[in-house]
Amino acid sequence: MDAQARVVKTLAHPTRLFILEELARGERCVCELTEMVGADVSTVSKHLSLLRTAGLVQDDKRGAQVYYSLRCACALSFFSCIDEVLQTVARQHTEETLK
Amino acid sequence: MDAQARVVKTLAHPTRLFILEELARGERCVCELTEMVGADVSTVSKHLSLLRTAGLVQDDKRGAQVYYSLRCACALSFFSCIDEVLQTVARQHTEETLK
DNA sequence: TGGCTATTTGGCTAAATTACCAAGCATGGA
DNA sequence: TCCATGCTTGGTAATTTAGCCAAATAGCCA
Repeated sequence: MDAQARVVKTLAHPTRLFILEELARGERCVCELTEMVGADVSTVSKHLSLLRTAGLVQDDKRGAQVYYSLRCACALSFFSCIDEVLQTVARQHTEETLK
Repeated sequence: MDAQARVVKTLAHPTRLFILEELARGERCVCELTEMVGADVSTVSKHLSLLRTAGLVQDDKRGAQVYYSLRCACALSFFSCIDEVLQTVARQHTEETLK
């Protein structure tokens, strides 16, 4: 498959977006993320696995815990991109409603 | 679902990314896109429908044809975002191989 | 009107995705 | 060593997505 699409696909899930956003604040271990996400640990672990495979995050095993962190600060510029799209779409929607 | 994730999901398909990239060059009708994509017309039509629903493209019916165009120039900054991620990941991969 | 082209929509199947539970594996402390 | 904790992996069921074919719709022109 297309390399671009593979990256985008990895980002295309609310939980994974949330995790990236959270890791942007600093590293977090799986149990912290699990608590924040509110899903089963195994589910969160699999999301992290996908993000790691895509090269977006990296893990650091320290004792019994595994700390994840962003590997790409650029993953953040992604959010501004998405929001720019969302704002533009919302603006256009408003304009059309006013017509 | 999360609004951000919904947008990203819409972009998370090679054909849809291709279409956006192509529309960035200018408007195209469904049959032109279909020929370029090389899938069934109905398949392409459905991809376009998803992109339209997400507010990323707009359609303009002219005679028997329907011309699609970008609704958001910002959809393009998206590509530079993706590529930035890809390059960073590739670079890191190379560095690790050299270690 | 009839036929042809362009496009969308419905239906169906196959494939991919997601989430949970259970089981397995380390690590660290008692 | 034994047990609890933290995490990952395998299995499975439910849901979503993708693609094609067939059918329906709309515009154009003879």
